[in-house]
Amino acid sequence: MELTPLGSEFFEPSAAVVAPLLLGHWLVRKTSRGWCGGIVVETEAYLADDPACHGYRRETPRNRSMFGPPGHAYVYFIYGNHYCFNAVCRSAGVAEAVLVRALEPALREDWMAKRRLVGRRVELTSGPAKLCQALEINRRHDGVDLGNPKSSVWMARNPESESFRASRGPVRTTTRIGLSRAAELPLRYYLTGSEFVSRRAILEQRRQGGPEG
DNA sequence: TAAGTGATGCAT
DNA sequence: TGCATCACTTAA
Repeated sequence: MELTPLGSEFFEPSAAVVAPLLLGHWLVRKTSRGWCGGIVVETEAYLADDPACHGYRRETPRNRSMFGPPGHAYVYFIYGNHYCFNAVCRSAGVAEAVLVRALEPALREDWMAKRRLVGRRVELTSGPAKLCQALEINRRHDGVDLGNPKSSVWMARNPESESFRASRGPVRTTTRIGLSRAAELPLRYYLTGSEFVSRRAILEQRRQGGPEG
């Protein structure tokens, strides 16, 4: 299957627009040993006027790439252990991004399993820090161009995204996870039919109710 | 349910 | 400086 990158124009709109559109497309990691990747099944949007967004207050060394051009990576380190991967949206100077929260392993799942010492397939990439560990994404990837297939990390248009989404749909829109500020905004999106969404999403689906159960 | 882990941000 | 907070994961 031929994969073409998602250009910067894809990431130019608000993160609230881009986040649901990203479902069904590819996150690709190029290593010295070859390519590894998965298909996005859960995202969250962080907006310029959103108190939960890392770029809400001002530009710092940590969040600098959020203020850069669209279609680049923003990777941050959190809780002393973990990395999270975001795709930057909006023009340079406007800090918005889409957090990729879960993937379906699709390419070289065996490599992901070597980095993730877990028993079950669904634990490979069903969380924002899990997928970074599985794909070996870290602070070194902060700021890389996601629209260039030569980048160590990039994002690809899935020519089969429509059928993928149809088979995993519908998309559910609900509140984001782990926030104390702006926790009520409905800016998380996931494919309800995917077994690779985050643990929280699985529980929501099992209850078939709201985020509070 | 809580510990672990370290950078960040805001109050001294 | 100090201390609370934090877009998480794992082991109970």
